[in-house]
Amino acid sequence: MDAAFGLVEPFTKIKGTGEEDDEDRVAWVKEESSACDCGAGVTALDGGGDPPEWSLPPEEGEKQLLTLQTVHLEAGEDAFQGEHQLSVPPQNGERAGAWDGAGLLQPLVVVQQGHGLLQDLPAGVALSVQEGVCVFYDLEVIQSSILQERMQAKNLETVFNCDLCAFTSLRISSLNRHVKIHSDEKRHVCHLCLKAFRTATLLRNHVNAHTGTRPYKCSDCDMAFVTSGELARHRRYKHTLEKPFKCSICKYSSVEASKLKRHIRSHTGERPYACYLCSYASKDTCKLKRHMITHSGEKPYECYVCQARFTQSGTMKIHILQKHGENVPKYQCPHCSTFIARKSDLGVHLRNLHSYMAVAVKCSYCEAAFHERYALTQHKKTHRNEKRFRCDQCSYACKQERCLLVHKRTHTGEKPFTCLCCGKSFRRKQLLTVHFRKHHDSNFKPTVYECPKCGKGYSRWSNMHKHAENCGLVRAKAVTSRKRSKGKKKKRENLKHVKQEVNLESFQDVSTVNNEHCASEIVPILDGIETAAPSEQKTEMTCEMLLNMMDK
DNA sequence: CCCACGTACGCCCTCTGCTGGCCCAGA
DNA sequence: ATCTGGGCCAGCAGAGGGCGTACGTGGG
Repeated sequence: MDAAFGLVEPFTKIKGTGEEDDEDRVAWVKEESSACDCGAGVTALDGGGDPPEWSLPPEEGEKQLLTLQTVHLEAGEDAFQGEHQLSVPPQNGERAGAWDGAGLLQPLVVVQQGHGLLQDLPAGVALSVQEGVCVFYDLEVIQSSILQERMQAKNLETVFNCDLCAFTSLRISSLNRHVKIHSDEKRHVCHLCLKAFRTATLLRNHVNAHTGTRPYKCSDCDMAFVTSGELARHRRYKHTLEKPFKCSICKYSSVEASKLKRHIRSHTGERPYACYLCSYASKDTCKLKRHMITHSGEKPYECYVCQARFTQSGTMKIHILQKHGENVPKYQCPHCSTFIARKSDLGVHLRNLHSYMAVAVKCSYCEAAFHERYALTQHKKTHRNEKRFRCDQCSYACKQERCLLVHKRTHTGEKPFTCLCCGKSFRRKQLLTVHFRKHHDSNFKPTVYECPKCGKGYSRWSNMHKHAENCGLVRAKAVTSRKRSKGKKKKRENLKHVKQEVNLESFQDVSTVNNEHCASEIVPILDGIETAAPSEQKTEMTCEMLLNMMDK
């Protein structure tokens, strides 16, 4: 076993062996011909159908032995060839495929519960094979009895048996020590925590953990450990990078057997740890524990900067990096110039915008078609400033058909919107609305833009802005584009301070509002504080919005 | 008795990727 | 005003690394 661990690329399998095998076996599977007439029940599960089965034919009373151990194999070497090959030729009607194909990373031998010699044994470690799940049995139990029989048969040596379990040893001292595990006797008590142990060694290690005594120091780093086993494991993780436990299904390998066991659950889908509050089940206890936080609502992780709380440390870490960090890395899309804060969101971006669509999507403005959404949206932008709608009676052109319809009324003289109160007609619905409010609605109170300094009111923001500049109170701040800002709502709230409800006789010629003013911000300077501008009012007065109102 | 070694379980952590709600810019 | 697309963001789970500890056994 040790020798096998020291090799470069061992992997775990069960080896068959005859009596001539080496002595460094880890576990033995005894064939009990009395238990099953068909011989040893060594069964491999196949991906489909019934599992193939083969037997270990007894040879003149010899016992067939199986051992689970790590074995070094060169790439391409058949794991079941050579001196230690388990001689298990397919029986009548049995399938040999799984066995013949057993090379490196190939299926392990599977011992199926209820078959052959193992039918009465408790199930042990669950492992997986290429196309199925293996169930290994308590090989230690099997080992002891078969070892005992072997020894007795050969009269090699006296074997000491435990009366309470199947333990067998060649040494009486080992048996004596072993027998103690069947009692609760723990004579070695820690003077620091009163915890009791069976052996002095266990107590010493325990006390060393208390005192921080770590006799086993790593020669390659500053780490030190209580036991040599810890040191050995540490060295594998950090220095030798030796990973003796290799998955038979994929290329995963691990330092510890328990990690391989955990990994194999990702192949088998086994989820032994079920949540008692919902249907979730986890592959290991740690995940279940983390999951339970979702039921308690607990947020154990707090941002030290803004005190925001999070359910997982990783989430908090990303928050701190992106909200409070400097030089936060961004991920640039390889297909466009977009920068995205998170790698996972870049994945979403790539899926949504740059993935190939089997059915090409046509542009709604022309005949062009695209298999990529991003290309389509970019193409559509080329239509953005096109004035595709032209008046056939003058040089007027516009981007939207509805604008052209309104324009044409100037040629036809059509005024389809008539006031029900006085009979006056208008080309645009908006004009009718303004007329009705001004002349027939006594409850109407129009919005007023008031100069923050002198209080003078204006019906239009642009006029107030012009006045305010002369008033010396404000300065115009050009804005080239509409910027995304989380302060947008606050700006809107500030706007309400400027707006006052005053009866004014304005709202004439609203369609002539200058759009250039919509692209500027007015920033009153009050006590050194820049107040947000009434941007909403600017956009309220755009031509496009008026036309929208007409449509309604 | 002691040590080395292997096994087993647990804990904590990180990295990763998916999901859905939120928000904003643009149509 | 409304809708929609897309980035931002927190929640959440999968997978794995590394270590702590207890325990059993073989062998010197």
